[in-house]
Amino acid sequence: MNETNVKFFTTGEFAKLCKVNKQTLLYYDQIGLLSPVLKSDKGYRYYSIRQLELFNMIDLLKDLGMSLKEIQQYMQNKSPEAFLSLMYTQKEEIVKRRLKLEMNENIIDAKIKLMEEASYIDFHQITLEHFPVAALYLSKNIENIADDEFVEVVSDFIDELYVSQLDTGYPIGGMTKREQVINGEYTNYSYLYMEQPNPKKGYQYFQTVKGTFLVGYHIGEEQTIQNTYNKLFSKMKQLNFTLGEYVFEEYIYDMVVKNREEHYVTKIKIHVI
Amino acid sequence: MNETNVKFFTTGEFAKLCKVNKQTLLYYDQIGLLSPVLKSDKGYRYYSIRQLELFNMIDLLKDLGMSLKEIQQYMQNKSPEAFLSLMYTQKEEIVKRRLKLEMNENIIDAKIKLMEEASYIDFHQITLEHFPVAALYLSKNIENIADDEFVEVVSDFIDELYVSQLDTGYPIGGMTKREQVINGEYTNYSYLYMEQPNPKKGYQYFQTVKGTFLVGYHIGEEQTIQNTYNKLFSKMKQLNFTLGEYVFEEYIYDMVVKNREEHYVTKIKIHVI
DNA sequence: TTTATGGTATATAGTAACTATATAGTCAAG
DNA sequence: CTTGACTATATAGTTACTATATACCATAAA
Repeated sequence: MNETNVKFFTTGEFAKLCKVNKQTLLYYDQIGLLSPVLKSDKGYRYYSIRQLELFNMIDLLKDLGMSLKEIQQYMQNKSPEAFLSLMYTQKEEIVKRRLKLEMNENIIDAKIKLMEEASYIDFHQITLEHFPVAALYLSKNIENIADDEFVEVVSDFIDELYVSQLDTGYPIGGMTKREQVINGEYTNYSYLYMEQPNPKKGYQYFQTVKGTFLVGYHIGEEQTIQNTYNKLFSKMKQLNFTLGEYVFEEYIYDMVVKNREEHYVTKIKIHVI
Repeated sequence: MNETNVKFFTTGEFAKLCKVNKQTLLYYDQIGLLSPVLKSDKGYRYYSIRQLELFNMIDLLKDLGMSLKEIQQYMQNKSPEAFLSLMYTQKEEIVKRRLKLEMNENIIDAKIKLMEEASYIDFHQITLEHFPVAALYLSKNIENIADDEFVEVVSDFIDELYVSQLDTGYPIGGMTKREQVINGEYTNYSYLYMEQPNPKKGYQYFQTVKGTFLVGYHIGEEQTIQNTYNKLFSKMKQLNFTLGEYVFEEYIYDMVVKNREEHYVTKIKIHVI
């Protein structure tokens, strides 16, 4: 134990403790956010271990989105009361962030699941599948909608997904009514939707019917989807089925995973009876 | 439904959908990260709703710490396989972040609890208190240590707290053995420690004895702590107690909440028998 | 048809929070 | 007394925006 009783760290040592670049500490000293307790006559900086706790607090606040300026403002008016009120607001912030992170984790899980499933699919096969009910969060009706109204509706829909945290990572799908399909207006969707595998309570969802669906895949641009629909309908007749209430379209491979539109894949699910 | 079948968003509309500044989209176009599907002869940009899903993915990856350059590199070599492997690594990243966030939340909760408790304390009162056992994560022994060794030990200690996620938000305390205290070497600590209110399994902790402690508070710089110790010892004798095995020192108010060293408060807990 | 209003464009400069580089001084060990 | 590893200041560069200035375009009302 030496006489001074206090032990100091050089900038390099302290940077290691803080797990940051030495320059960052110089920068913090420069802007007056965190200056060493001691500076030798040669200009050497010396930090104390207590300053590590200060650095850690600065780092935590920074992580939670506060700017160095805001942190500095707090530091200039420090008090136990100010600290407590800061902690209360940061507690709220951290809860918000946790919820967002949890949502993002769910989204990634969903993307993984969907992409893994996709890898087992033969896109040239048309199959009959039985689906259980599913909850879809719907946009407003967009049948025969004008361009500017479409922009409006989509904005609202995306906004609702955002504020209500209903983005599940599933693709935005298009749902077309029987009438439109019969008229060959395959992309005159009635609604956009996003599937909700674990529907949150307190919101209204469209419940898809439990039943038989004819499932096929369209490879390429949306313009040529007619061909795939034709194939599906002839298959449907061949199997002695008739068109049900709705047709569902979802991207399986889109611009997130493919460079060229010719390689996009759209899943088409036709409800049949 | 108009003939083109595809609806577009202007830069402003799309920016709103993406919840970003319009300039950000121009910037992304400039660096070639996300360009509009269509550009009119007058230079007007038009985005499609499918590009929103691309933007959202970019945004998510950015949130998880990827640089725009890294994201762009992925985008240039897109494929379902590349996407899946990206998602796997991002899943790991998000788990890491969740753990860190949860730790930070615990730290903030601890800070709030400690600061609220502190606000009810009369720092001029010396009290006898009964404490249950508590788990302390200890540094290596630092009795009579030299300056450079101290730096080493502290580095290791801080590093262990970091890698083992044992930072609980409690202050770093100093624990002094009976012998040192008797010699008046109050700050010749034997160990540094951090209390673990919910000790993680798989690590070694020091268990404090359950028993009676004389508790007092030192206001001001560490240099003058002698005075407070003297008061505590005379009180101890007055109450017919003798010094136990260890004395514990913890900052209650430090440079995180007070500007001037004269206002720092150190809690002193003397084990007595 | 004109004009007002609000949108779009490019180009450029500024910002936050580092981060790197160049040059020079300092310290401690052998 | 030198060597190698450190420290310092000063300055420029980086990332991902963000703001500003200036000019062009589009639609709707007067």
